[in-house]
Amino acid sequence: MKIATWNVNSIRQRQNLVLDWLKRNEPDLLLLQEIKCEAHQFPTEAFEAIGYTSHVVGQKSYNGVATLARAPAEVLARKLPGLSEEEPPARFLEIRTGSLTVGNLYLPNGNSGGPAGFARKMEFFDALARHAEAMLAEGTDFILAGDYNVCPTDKDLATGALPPTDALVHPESRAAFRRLLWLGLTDAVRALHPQETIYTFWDYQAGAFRRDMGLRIDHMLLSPRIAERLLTAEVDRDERGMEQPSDHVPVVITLS
DNA sequence: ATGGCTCATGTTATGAGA
Repeated sequence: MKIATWNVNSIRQRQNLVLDWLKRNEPDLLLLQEIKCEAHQFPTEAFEAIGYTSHVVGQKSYNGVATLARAPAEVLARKLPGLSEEEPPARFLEIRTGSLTVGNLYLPNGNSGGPAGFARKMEFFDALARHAEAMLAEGTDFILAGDYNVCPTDKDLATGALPPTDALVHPESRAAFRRLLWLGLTDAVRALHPQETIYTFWDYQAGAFRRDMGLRIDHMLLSPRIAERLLTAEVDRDERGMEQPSDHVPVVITLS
């Protein structure tokens, strides 16, 4: 089984790139973040034509997540359980396919909106951890994947790529990510590549990709029984060199 | 030099992204 996650920074700008990538890689599931459109604007038919059903949580202008699946899937949640907001932004979608539950998430960046903006990032993390605890308690096999907007350690960003005060490297952000690891979840890429320099994002500005000034902020976290099935975990770095690319690249795992 | 780029928006500037 092959599962991928990709922050595409507007699906309407990236539709052909994503279609080409799907044809070449043929994952069973593709989790998209930052689709930046409402559900009715999502190119459902184009993906259906190559065998993928789209499950979409969208909103105008910002955010938005979608999960594409080749096999039948049931939508379990369209927002993160436990978040207090009445009209939450489109940042979470959970589906189940077979016996596997897959949460697709786009965590708030946390740099904008002042202290309140950073607090929303922490609230999202807290709700995510409690959701993971609940699923572990009931023995669910799951993956929580997407754009976490956290560089977990200093190894996960190029020197000087971010100011030390940035929300992506803030000690509270990193502690919140570690809390998920201490619950027993496995960071798939790090589990198989503990020492490598690996990035999933390069800014559009200042020749960041050319200079390899990247960040590793897109992650796939696996529950224990899924981690035992982990065969490969790779980042498709080449996708950043395409014409009009997203600033993020796909992260891909395979399971036995 | 907290932005050098890219995105969406009834736009011709602004906010968000990370």
